[in-house]
Amino acid sequence: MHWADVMAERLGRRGPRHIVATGITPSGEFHIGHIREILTGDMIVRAAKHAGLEAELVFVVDNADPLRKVYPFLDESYSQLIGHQLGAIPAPDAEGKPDWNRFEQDGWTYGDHFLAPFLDALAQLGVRPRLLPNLQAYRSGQFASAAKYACDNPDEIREIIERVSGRELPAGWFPWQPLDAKGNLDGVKVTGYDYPLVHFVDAEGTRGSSDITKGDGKLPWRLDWPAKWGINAITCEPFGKDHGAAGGSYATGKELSVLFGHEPPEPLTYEWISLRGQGAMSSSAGNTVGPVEALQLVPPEILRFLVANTKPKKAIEFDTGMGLVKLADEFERSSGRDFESELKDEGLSRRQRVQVEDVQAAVRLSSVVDGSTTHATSSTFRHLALLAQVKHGDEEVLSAITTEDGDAKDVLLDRLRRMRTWIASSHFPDELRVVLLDEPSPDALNALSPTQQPLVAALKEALLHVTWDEQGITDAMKSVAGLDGVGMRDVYRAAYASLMGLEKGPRLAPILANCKKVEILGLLEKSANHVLQ
RNA sequence: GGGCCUGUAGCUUAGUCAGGUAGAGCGACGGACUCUUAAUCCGUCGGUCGCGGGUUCGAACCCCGUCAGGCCCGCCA
Repeated sequence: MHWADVMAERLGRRGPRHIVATGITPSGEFHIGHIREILTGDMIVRAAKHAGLEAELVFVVDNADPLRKVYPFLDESYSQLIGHQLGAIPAPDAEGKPDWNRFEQDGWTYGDHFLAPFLDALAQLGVRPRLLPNLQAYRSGQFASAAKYACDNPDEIREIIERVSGRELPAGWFPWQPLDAKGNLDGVKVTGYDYPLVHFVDAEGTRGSSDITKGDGKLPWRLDWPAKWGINAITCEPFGKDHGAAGGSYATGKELSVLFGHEPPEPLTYEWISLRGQGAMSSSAGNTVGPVEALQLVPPEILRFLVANTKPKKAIEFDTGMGLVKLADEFERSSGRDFESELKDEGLSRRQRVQVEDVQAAVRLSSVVDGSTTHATSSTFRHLALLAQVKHGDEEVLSAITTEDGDAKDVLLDRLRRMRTWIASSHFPDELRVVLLDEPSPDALNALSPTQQPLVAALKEALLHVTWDEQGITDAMKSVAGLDGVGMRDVYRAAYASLMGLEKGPRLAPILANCKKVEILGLLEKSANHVLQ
């Protein structure tokens, strides 16, 4: 059974109505790693609906979290805002400086700045979660009850965290982090509690009080999370493997949640997505691929397929080169399969059956619109990559792909558009680039058989007088093959060796038709001379 | 130090919860399309299931140990 269906089944045992939560801190640019969090949640929701349950996806925006440090993409002036909440400070402008104007006039915050493009990407992926900005939840007093329980019973809370995580909390630890008069969470020491006020001394020694019912502060992360489960009636939440480890925040949250009066959500831990050859993604190292960037290269269904077709506990290596071609082609093949008739085969072993069912589920979860079927185009990604380089306009590419299915045209055009972006980018693999040689390649020519070598000169002769278009070039090739028992195979071997330095390659005629006749003939001539020596 | 996850064909992996002759896809190789060959179709090859023990009639799967990689037990997600 597909992992999403397994979760749905588990949820079904728990009850008929579900809220699946995801959450991310908008501290910097979002990357495709974050996509896994949201898509995992989205797929659970879909599977739950498919199983006849009521389900909704929510996205907690953790904009009550403080700015941790001045990231490389920020101006040094952000140092005065460290410790301030992401939903309460200005967004960086083009130079990385705090944009105070926009902050004061439109209330445009740091969190909004990074969230907006991510939401666009999600919309393209067909995911529209209900947003739950955390800072606003604090300010409107939603955390009051959980915060009161925690502040009333700090020893009980402390005991749970220390026992479950196996760590010792510092002497002055208190289950509420007050905000000082300037809006800073760092360096504030709690000195007393008198509901609803938590008294404190800030880093500069100034005294003050924080009202826990008004969001003049926040719960520490380990309490903040389980409190949110209760407030929003969360029944299921996927989270990264960091939270999932024993002693981690889910383990403590599970117990705290019960104290706050809510049954902890059904967990699902997932692995990270890393970039191929570059290890884990990190904004500070600059080795990220953003969801927006990824979607410029590849259609949303394929990104969904990547997540849907990999079990959550498997690490994903995102590869923007050949790996992307393989992924896309696998999706194409899979979505073109007739699963129903495959499953009718009585001869399938249990394992084979499960395999077919899982791919079927993955394909279903990959469609951007739930319930719609994704059209398989009759062309693989690899083939399209070729056509896009060789043909000129969109129409020319389309006419090279024979499609009987009328409405697949939009799909193809959309794919072509992304393909062109990909080809123009540095991600496009050299292996797929169509490159004609400037000078003959001795190695490739020497590798030709004695029958094939003379064909280089013969090709040159044949091409000399033809009309320089696809038909003419193809005819010339055939005429060479017609000579004493030489097959088309040999002709093309000779052509690829002399023109591209390869043993085999893409369709030659369209490529040559787009090149200058003189240059091609020149290259063939030089190659022929090399062969003679 | 304590704990969790991962390790199966050249590559990506299914199967581990409920033990019953190891399943796919890609690649490679071979063939067919009388034809462009990175297009399409068919076929073949390829696995001591990280390693060592144990339980069992039977172990990829359960138990113990061990190796390798990642993560948590500070902050933060």
